[in-house]
Amino acid sequence: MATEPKPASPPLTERQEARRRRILHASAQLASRGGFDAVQMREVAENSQVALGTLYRYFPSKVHLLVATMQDQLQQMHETLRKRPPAAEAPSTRVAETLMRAFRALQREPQLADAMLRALTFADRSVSAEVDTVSRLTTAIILDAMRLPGPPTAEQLSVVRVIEHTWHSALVTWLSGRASIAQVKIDIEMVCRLIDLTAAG
Amino acid sequence: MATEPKPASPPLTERQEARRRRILHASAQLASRGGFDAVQMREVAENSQVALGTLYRYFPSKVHLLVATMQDQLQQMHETLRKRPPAAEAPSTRVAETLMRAFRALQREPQLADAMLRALTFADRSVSAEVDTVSRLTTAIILDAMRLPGPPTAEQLSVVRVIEHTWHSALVTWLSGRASIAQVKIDIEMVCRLIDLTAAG
DNA sequence: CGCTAATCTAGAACAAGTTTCAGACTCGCT
DNA sequence: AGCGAGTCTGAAACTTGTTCTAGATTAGCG
Repeated sequence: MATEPKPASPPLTERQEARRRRILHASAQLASRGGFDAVQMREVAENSQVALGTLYRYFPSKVHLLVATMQDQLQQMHETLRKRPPAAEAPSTRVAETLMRAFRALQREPQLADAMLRALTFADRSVSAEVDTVSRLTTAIILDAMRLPGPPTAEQLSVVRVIEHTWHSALVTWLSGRASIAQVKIDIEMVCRLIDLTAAG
Repeated sequence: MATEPKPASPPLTERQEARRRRILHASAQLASRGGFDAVQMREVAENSQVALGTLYRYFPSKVHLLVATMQDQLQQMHETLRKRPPAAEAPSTRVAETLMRAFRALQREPQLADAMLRALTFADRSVSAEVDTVSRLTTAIILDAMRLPGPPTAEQLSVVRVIEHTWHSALVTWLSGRASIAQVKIDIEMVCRLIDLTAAG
């Protein structure tokens, strides 16, 4: 389907779209190498052949840039998951499986994950719109995995939010070396049990 | 690179202890006013009547300083809670009540909360020891509220971790204006249901 | 006491995020 | 074509976290 960017305000010209892409690419590349600190605005500008001022016109801060990078990556992840949805019987198992799949993808690029997650949780109010987009994408991925018959109830939305909270925070503790991969898995599976709980009640 | 940051290795003299206190006080004060950004190292140094280099000897980075500030605040919170423990019947209710009490305390100083939480989630590996201390304190608070008959099982520890994840992440979304107070409450109560789940199963 | 090592201070210096500005370039339009 | 508004560039400047240095001060000890 259409992988259109969100901004509805000003339609970008071809060259502008290309610039934007180059920037995001450079950002992801630098992040993959050295994590959050390695994404230096001057270097991103240089690597994407754009003036520093232009970089800042496209992304008003380093955090904006990295959150946009995360949007990009999540979108890809979402499509990948769409193609091969989890097969398990129970919704909670499907969600856990989905998140573990995403987790394995992040493990392949831990530095990139570090950059994106740190930016996401460090973001202040000025980035809330962009962070919200990421959140909605994550919610969509989880809801997809749940395959609800109808629209989610308020209670189910709360469960999804709690799963997201756990997901983000567990990743952060893993990235900072305070939790093992196994522990993240256990915690994800634990929080997914809330799904059964609301299905039954 | 002297080896004497946190570990109780070298006992501090009176004057050193006083300096440390002044620094933490200045940090909390500045944070209360303007949040994370308002805690500027030069200003902390000035307000606590300490040279910049000394400040860095006591706290090797801004994040270290703010995480230590959080330790300080949490400790107070823990004692306050010890004095008036939650009265409710069900463990899950007691935990939810406890966290909501802490939440209300944070609401009184939202800027301070912002500074501490942003530092906590932004912390990289070099701060993991200090972050871990905060995490253990939080765990202790939650376990206190649960009032388990014996030592917690592995499963219960996972539940506590998930609650902590939710707690931190929910606070972050609240601080960045993406979730209401009511929503945080709902999510906390939701995740606390996991306690009943493991008590029953 | 008087010595020595550690600590503290003031201040400069450095690094990276962010802002600013003058001039060159593009785009959409007529 | 040619014009005007908006965009891009290159470079310098500014801000704040962090590091470094040289000289004063302090703590502990014989």
